[in-house]
Amino acid sequence: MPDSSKNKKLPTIYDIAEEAGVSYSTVSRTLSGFEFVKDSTREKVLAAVKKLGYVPNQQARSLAGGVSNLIGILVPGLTDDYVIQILHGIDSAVTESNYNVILYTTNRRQGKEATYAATIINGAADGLLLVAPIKVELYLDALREQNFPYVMIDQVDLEQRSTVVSADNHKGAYKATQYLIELGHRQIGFLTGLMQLNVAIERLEGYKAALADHKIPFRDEYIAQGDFRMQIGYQGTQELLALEHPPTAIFASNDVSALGAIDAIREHGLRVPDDISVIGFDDIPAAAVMYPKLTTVRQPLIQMGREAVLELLARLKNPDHEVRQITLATQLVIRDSCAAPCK
Amino acid sequence: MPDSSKNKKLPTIYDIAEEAGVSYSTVSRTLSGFEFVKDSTREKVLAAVKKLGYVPNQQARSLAGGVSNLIGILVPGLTDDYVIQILHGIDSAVTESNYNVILYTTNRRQGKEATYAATIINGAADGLLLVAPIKVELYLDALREQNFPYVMIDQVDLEQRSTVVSADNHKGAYKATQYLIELGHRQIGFLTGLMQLNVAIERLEGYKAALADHKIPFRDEYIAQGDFRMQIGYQGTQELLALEHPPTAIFASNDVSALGAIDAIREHGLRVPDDISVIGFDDIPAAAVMYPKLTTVRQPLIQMGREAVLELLARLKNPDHEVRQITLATQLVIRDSCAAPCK
DNA sequence: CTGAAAGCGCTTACAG
DNA sequence: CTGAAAGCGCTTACAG
Repeated sequence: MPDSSKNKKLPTIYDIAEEAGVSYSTVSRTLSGFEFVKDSTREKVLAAVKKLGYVPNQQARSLAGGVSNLIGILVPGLTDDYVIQILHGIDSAVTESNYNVILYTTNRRQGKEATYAATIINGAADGLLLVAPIKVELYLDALREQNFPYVMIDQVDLEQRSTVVSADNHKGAYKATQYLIELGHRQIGFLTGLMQLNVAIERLEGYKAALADHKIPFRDEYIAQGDFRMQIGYQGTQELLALEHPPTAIFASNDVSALGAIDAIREHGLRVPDDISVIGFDDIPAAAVMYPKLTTVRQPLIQMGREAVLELLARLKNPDHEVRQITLATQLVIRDSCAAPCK
Repeated sequence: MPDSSKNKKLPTIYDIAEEAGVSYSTVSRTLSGFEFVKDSTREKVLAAVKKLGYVPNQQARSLAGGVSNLIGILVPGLTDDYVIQILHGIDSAVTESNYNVILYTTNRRQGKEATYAATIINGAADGLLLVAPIKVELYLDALREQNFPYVMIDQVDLEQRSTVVSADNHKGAYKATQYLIELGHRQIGFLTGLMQLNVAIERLEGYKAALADHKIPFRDEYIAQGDFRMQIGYQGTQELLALEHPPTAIFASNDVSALGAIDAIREHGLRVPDDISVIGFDDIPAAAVMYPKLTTVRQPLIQMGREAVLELLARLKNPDHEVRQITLATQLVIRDSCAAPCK
């Protein structure tokens, strides 16, 4: 009668040592790629490894060697395609390295960010990737005190003390607004992102700058508070449409909230782009297949993820690798959701 | 001059013990929730923890205690929304537990599955979630030999020896085919999934069964080989369209390949659904916002992820938790991509 | 309720 | 090139 709770013991380096007739130190050296091992010894060890089906215990390796070969990733959640695209870029670059990934989703619970960061600093991973973090200030000092390798993605470090990979939000927002102006729009609503984030602020600034450059007065009532989520985009748009002089175009701070905006517009019996134009930001995959296809500002999300990994890997290899701010270009992608204002 | 490579030492239980004036064993007991600790002692320890900002080292905990509080997740990749939805479900359930997630993407490199599985078994995680794995047979024995807790998602275990959470593929495919038949279609093309996977086989069987029940002869030339990816869906559809009597409707084994099918159809100057109907499988988020909105068979992907976590958690708590096959219902979602055949 | 000891499976100076 | 020893930061019987 087999005892289901008793598992066959997994082989350790001691078992390998015995099988190969060498000391466990030698096994360890061979397996960790140490160079000064006699070929014949190496072969004996490798044969024993194969025979016993030995696989190293990562936790023990990590504890003894101080290296986990794990990269921690902190993401706000898995619901936004925006995050997924970045993750995809991260994954593709990590796959090419010999690191693995430990994933923490904060689901916007800001307290969790700091908790997870602390765990990671305490040995759970060798480095940390922060995707659009909200409460960085809560643990940035801890990261720096430990000289812990980390890279932020889609954030703005005003003090320039962190390596940050982001897109040119200001210019992107400027181009989007300018495009609407060139189509003839003068009443342009703006749906903000989560204004705790600098990227959201930068997009608003880009919008303002474009208005100013074209001598269009900034109107406070055309600014609707959003938070990058669809539902709030929907609500904000409702407010804009309820205005006495509703805007003829709406610039949403990201594609997901543009989706919410379009919903709200349709619910009012209006059509996109015939009655109201909508422009987004991000260029998530859905933007190209939805109806109408969304005109938007493309952020190179996958590339941002990749670049961030490359920077982190460089830091991991060389702790003195310079801190830098990488800003990737954004690009206006014109599709079908914008038109000249009617009448 | 600060040495950037020398980090301040992180506090350990020994530091806490000293600060609190107790033994390190007591610190360990207090922190791991051991019940027989005097209240006053507990308070002293907790105060010291707070004062020194102590955070336990997970690797050490895992090595000593044999429990990592990590769940390993093996996914084919991060490009398919299908996988993302499942991951989302997994994440939402894991978040409610005190486990964290270590994520491995195989990117369809089948050898990696076994390697990752071996690492996980060797202490990297306490349990394993397999999302649509391809080469399970390579490591299933190892998992079972160790009595290692695992759950498969969207797989079919013909031997019924694994806990599996999946959707009713056969019935779903049957309903989709039946729907096309009821619209009047008789020439129905079928774009297969990756036929190494039982779920792909089941969908084909459902299609065949529906044809048979409606006395429509099965035609081999109407079956195009796919692999669940857009590009191959596109190619397969090209083949179907090149037939002397091309089908009037195409049933794609998943939404992503339906996207490829629609591309191919448009390239032939034909329209969906006016000239050819297309139906998918999965109901990924894009299906509802694309144009035309995709008629498809919904799999409860998020729920599948959640259920799998719940089962795994149950196994983790009780190693003798019964192995079972959970099959969730699929649902036909009628949108705009199917119509009666023209003429 | 609490301490001292052994051990988890490795890595890495230290000798030789 | 290789062995013996110490140690990584914890947990968990074993005593008391």
